[in-house]
Amino acid sequence: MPRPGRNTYSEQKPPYSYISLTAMAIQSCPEKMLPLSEIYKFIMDRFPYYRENTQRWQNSLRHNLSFNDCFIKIPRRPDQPGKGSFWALHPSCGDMFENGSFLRRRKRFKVMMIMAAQEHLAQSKLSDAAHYLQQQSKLRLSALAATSTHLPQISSYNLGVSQPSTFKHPFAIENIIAREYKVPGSQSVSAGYPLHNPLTAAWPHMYNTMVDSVSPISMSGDYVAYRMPLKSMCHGGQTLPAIPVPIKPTPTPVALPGVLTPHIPAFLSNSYQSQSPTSPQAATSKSSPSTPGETHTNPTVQSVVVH
DNA sequence: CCGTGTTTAGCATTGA
DNA sequence: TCAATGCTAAACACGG
Repeated sequence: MPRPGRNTYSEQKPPYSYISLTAMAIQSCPEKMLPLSEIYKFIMDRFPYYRENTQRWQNSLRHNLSFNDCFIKIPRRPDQPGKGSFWALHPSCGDMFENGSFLRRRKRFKVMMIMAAQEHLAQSKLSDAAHYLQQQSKLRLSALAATSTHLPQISSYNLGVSQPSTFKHPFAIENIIAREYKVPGSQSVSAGYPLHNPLTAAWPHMYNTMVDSVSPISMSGDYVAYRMPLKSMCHGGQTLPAIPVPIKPTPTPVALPGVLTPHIPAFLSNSYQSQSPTSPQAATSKSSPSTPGETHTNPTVQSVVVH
C-alpha cells in the first residue's frame, strides 16, 4: 500500500476505495450526511489526485452510492431546494473494513433481512427523525454559505469544531489518515460518542444507550494512541448513524435461519437486546428488482445486516 | 442542459 | 480456481 505524504497524497492515487472516501466525507460532517456535491468537494479538497478526471471517478462514486447498501439516501424536504438527496452511512456499516485495508472491505455490506414489529413503532418517529436531520443539514449549509465553503486542511480539520465531542468514527478522516502519520500533539483523543450529538436529542432513548454500551470499547487506550489496529477500530467502534430514511422499496423479507442471530451487529444488538421494545430502529434497503412491490411501509420490516 | 441517480456490463484484483 | 470486491464505462431516466 502506498504511503501518503504528510498532508496530501499529491498526484498519487490515495489508497482508499471510493466507498471509504465517501464514508470519510460523510463522517466528516456533523450531520453525518452530505449531498453528492459536498462529497465531491470533500474528496477533491483532500486528495488532489481527484481534481482531475472528475467525470470518471465521480461516475464511479455515484455508482458506489447507488450500488452499495452501506450508503443510504435521505431526501430533501420540499422546503429545502436543491438538486439531489443527502447521503448517509448505514448505521451498521462501521465494521466493513475489518482487515484494515481501505481498498478492500472484508465483506460487502448488505442489507438483507427484514423483520420485527419494531419497525411499526420506528416508522412513527421516522419522519420526525428525518425532519430533524434535514433541519440540521439546512442549518449547516446555511452556515457554510454564510462563512466559507472551503474545507479546512487535515491538520485543523476536526469534527469537534462543530461538535462538542471529539468522537472519531472509524471512517473519520483523522482516524484513517492518522494511521499513516500521527497528529502532532494528539495525546488524548476520546473515542466516545458525542454526548451532545443532535441525534441523542432526536432519539435519546436509543442513542444514549448506545453511548453507554459502546464507550468502554471505544475508549481503548490503543485507539487513543492511534496504534490500535484498524481491525479493532472498526469492530469495536460504532457508527454514529444517520437516520436511514428508506426511499427505495424494501426487499421481501426472507428468513435465513442461522444467519441472523450470530451476526447481528452491535448497533442492532443493542437496540434489540438492551432496548425497550419501543426503541425505534429505522430500516432501509436498496431496491431489489425482484421485489418491486415491497415498500418500507411494511410494518413488519426491520433491516438486518448480514456479513 | 446539466447534475443526480440507477443499472448493467466487463475487466482487474484480492482472498479463501 | 473461484467468488467477492472494486473500478470504469456507458446508457438511461429524472428533475431543477
